[in-house]
Amino acid sequence: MATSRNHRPATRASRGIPEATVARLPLYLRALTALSERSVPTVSSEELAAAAGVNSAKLRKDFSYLGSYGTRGVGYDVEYLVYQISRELGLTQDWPVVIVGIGNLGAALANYGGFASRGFRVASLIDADSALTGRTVAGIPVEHSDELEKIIAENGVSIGVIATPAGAAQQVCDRLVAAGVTSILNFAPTVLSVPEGVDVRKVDLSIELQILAFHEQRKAGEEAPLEETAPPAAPPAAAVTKRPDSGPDGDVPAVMPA
Amino acid sequence: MATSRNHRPATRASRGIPEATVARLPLYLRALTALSERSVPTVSSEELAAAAGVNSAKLRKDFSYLGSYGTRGVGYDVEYLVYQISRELGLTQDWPVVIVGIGNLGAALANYGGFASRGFRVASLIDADSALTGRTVAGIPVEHSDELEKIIAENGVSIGVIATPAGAAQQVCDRLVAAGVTSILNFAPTVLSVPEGVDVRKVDLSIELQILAFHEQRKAGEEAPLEETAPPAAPPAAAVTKRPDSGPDGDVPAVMPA
DNA sequence: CCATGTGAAAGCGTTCACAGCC
DNA sequence: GGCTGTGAACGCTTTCACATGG
Repeated sequence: MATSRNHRPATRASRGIPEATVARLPLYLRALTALSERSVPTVSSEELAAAAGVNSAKLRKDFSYLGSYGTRGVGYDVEYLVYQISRELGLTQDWPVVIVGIGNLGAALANYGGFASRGFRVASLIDADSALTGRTVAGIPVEHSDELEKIIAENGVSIGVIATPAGAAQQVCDRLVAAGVTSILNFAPTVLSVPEGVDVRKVDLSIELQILAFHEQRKAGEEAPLEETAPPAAPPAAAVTKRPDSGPDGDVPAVMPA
Repeated sequence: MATSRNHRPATRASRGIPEATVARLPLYLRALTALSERSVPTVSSEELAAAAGVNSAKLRKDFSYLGSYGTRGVGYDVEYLVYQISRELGLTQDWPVVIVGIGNLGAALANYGGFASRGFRVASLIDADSALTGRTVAGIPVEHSDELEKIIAENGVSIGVIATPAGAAQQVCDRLVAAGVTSILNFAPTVLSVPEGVDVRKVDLSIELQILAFHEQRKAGEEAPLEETAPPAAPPAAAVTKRPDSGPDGDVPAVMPA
């Protein structure tokens, strides 16, 4: 999801296609591309759903927002669907992007083959460190961040990827937006604030791990008692009501009653 | 979201805490940690919500699932909340993780400071390329994938990160699971299939960009007519009904009426 | 008074189950 | 007969608005 208070009015997804569906279209597209490469002519919703890791009812519902592109009793024409979904996602256009921050992550992104094959063209790699300037990563020269505005203007870039350290992210974001970028993919662990009309999506490496840890804890906590590490910090003051179900124990020792 | 047909029964979130709330706890935790470092003693739901990029009603509702940890008329005690959320997420425990696939992305993950500071300890970096074996990345030695099972057993690893090319991902996943890993964070662009009881979360770099492109296209399409690149592929055969609203035009030229 | 905590209402997303069409 | 397309039911999530309590 987008990070800031802007984004679209939240209600009513773009062009009538629900946001949840949009988020799955790339998944379907990948599965379809694989089928296409194996020259499979048609798929049923059941098969395609399995390949994409969703259930078939959801897939059919998703496709129904795009139009009636299947054939009853038969399934979907693979090539045709590939085209329709690509078009819907805007991948039949060319999207020049810039990647700002060429550390390991920026380099990984530059090397990632999944971009080029989907209409994304890395117009430039940008870093503030002049030691990197002039080098090439994945065949693309790294340019200095002084050139940022120029690069964006000359290439008509509207999508920017931020892979800088957290401290630099907002500043980079501001410059990108001022230069005309209206969509930002943010890998820095910060909440970016952007003006109305600019979309921000966030990918946070550690958040995903934390969510896994939560579930992992539950699995373990169900049988093994397993003690916590440090004793708790100081609670605030008064009523610490803690919910009815006090889980697998491990609650704080209820300290300092005002 | 998790990728495979397994995961929990979907309905009824873990321990009564809704999944959507769990996904936001790391966000709150980060904002709270920042406040804590600035020695701020208390926050209101309004302030904290702004820092985390959500609205205050949502935040209060989220916290209400954890317990009544605030003080009416005052707000929340920062230190106390940090502890409560950490505990809820299981971050007061030590979580050894392995990262498999030490390319640019794996290296970026190994270098990512956000892990260590949140209870995650990279027990080992694993790669199939013996040329890497023995080197260290972020101070952690890279070990050969032959050792995978041994490493997992010896370190009690239950969380694995897959940063290999797509082709190797399922195989690596199978070995991780067989060795006892029950939570997997997958960066490879593949749908992993895992047995019941194993959680998979996916981070897909190109999917995020594609979602941005979708919205970007809409912004542009609203005013500029803007022509598409290639003419469409062959449609299937019969009824191509296309929905009532035919968007900003740009539909396929309605070909080949059987 | 002020900000939390929470029922109740509204909005989305998913699933069901079957009508419709090939 | 088989598979798509879709209304209707259901459940989860968000938002509202206010009672509650420091």
